[in-house]
Amino acid sequence: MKTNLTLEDIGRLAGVSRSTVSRVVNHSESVRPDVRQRVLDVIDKTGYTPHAAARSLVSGRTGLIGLVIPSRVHRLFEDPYFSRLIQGISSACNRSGTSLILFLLQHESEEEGLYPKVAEPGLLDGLILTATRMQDPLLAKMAQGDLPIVVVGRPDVEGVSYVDVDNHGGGHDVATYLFGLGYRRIGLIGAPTDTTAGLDRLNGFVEGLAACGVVLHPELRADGDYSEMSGHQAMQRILPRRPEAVFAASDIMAVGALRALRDAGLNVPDDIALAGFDGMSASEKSDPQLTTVRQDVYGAGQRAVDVLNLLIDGSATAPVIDIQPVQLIARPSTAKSDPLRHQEGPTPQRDDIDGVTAVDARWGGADEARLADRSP
Amino acid sequence: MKTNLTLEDIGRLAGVSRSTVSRVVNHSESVRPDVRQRVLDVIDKTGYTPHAAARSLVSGRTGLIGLVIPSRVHRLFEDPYFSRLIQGISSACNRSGTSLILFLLQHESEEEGLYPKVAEPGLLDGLILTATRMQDPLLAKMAQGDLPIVVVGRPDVEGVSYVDVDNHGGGHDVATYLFGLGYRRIGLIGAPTDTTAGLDRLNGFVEGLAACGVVLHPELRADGDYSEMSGHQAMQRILPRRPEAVFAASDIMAVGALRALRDAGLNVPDDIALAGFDGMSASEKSDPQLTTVRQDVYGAGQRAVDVLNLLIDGSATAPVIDIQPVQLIARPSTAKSDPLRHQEGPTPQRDDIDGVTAVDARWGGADEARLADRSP
DNA sequence: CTAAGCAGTGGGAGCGCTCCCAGCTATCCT
DNA sequence: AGGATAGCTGGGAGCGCTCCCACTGCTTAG
Repeated sequence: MKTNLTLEDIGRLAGVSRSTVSRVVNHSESVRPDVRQRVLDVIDKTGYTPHAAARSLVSGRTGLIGLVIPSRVHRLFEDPYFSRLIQGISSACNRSGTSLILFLLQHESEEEGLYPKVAEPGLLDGLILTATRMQDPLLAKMAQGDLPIVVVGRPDVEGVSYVDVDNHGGGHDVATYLFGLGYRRIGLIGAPTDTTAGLDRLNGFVEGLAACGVVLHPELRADGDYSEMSGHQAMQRILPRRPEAVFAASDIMAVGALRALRDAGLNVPDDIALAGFDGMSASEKSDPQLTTVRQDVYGAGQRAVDVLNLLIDGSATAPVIDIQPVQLIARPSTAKSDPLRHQEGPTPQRDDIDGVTAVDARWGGADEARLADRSP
Repeated sequence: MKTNLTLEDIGRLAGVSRSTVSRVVNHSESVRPDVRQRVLDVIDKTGYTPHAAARSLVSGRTGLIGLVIPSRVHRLFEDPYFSRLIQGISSACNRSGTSLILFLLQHESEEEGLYPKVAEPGLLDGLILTATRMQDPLLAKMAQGDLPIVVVGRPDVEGVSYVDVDNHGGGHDVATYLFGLGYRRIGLIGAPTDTTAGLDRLNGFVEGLAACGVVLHPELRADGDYSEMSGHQAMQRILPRRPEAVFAASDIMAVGALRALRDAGLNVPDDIALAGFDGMSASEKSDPQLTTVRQDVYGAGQRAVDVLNLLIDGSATAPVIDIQPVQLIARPSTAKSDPLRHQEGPTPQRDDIDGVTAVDARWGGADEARLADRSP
């Protein structure tokens, strides 16, 4: 741990030149085995590590990637979503030998200072953006810079690389599934349609119903804002229209909806069926457990890093689009008359991180082609 | 957004030299106002930003600080503790113009690769370590390197800078408070004593009782491991000894203990009083709400960065120790006969981040000096 | 037996910046 | 008026590294 050694120092100690040491450090081939060993010994003995800044200055690479989490979501940080996402990203970084710079913004005011930082040449090799809004100014600026970027969640502009989960397919699946269970008056508690995820889930759901010959009646639809309370309110608005089943486009909203149903003295699933979306633990802890669409957030984080690395080293160009499959998890909240329904055993806490152990949903009338697309 | 400009380029465009541009960029004084303006115009027009790696190479500063979260806590990541801590750290980084590199380890195997990364010269200006264990090998290595480090939570070695909350004082307060309410047979569900926090809470509690002339009977003590289940079990072990009040050294364990009491058909606080530690939302959501000791995790994160910055720029040396006060929050779980007890109104979700709105606990027989120490 | 090839090695150049010192001009004092 | 002083400015040096090219001493082919 002595104060900083340089290549030249190591060379002197090993009786070779700077260049040879560099070749050894960078695993270049043309070094005689005995010389290589002598150099390695010295490196080992001295604990030499190349100087990161000097290396980046000439190589143009820093091994650093940025992750931006805008202020808008800081209240949601305790939401498992971002924890999982960061874990996935982090694991992929560790695997690929890069380090992660976290830009966590907590006030609008901090967003101003962000662009100069992330655009600073010689700092980042690439950037991951999350929770971009429609017309995101940062995204717009970054998109025409020459720093590789990957967005988590479909952005509203073309030409940008992104990873996403198949929200559209998930919505489609829920529609088909509920229809297959025999429900016909099917309602929707939609996610905000100024997010692409909300839009995609909506469209998938509507198209799924349409494929079954069902139309989503406007009076059976109310939108929420992802909060539990909004789900509660939306359900209250829909309830007088007597839906047989309702799809809430997020688990948290589904939990709110569930509460509204309980308040109204209705039994789930006997009086009304309810499905959510996300596969968050909330859907498992609720009573009854919620049918939901599981998205692999951890995996999405990993894929974001993988895609970014491809862009950085040039083995892929500009818009790479990676859509991860989702998986419908059938649970008691929609169990009414499903002869094939599965009762999940005690699910290990975190099975959804390292592998998928949940049972597949099966239903009659499914669109087999779409389903195949989305199964791992 | 053109491809990278250099100081020299800007100088040429503004009709001055590299050096003058550098002086303008670094806010050095001796530049004639008109020249400065001309340079600023060019910088503005071209969108020039200095090259980070080049700058660090010569200045020896990168503006990057690292945060290590070891694998042992990765299951706890969804625990509000780390979210809050990261938020606090992040906010202080934004404030001080530094960026945060997050080293989030998820498997033991990833820990090996960590040291070379964090010790790499020319990468980090300083490092924050969290959740160090006793005899932490990384801490030991880092402590004798020359990279400034700050540990969050008291480490088990001397000479290292750290920030912590006053666990000792908090334990002391709880003891004094319970005694002041008239309880005499007071039990403890301890945190693991191989963590300094557990140890400090224990010692503070024991000393607090001693100051009231009470001894903690061994049969009234059982230790847990911070998990809810361990709190449940510990309470079951203590219960036959008929304590009048129990202090659980973490809110999560207190929740487990609460469940054990409910299972036993006992009422809290009428049959037995219960207090926790942490001030996590769990203590607020439980029924009855738990008396607890609130620690300002967000603030601790900020202080860690502040201390680290002092160490980095040399305005403080080696072991800086910063202990944040804690605050006893009286709630119904210990309310039995307290004439002064406070019923908290509906607490805003996150008041504990930006300011402290909670009421102070008051009790008879308090050690006034210690109390004063710990009040904001 | 000479020309060509080649693995292995050393050193120059230069990445973009900051620091330092020398040089220049304009101003001040005696 | 002449020299000293201060205020600005320009360019050299060098941070530690990688890249490239030139050089050495061999082996191989013609």
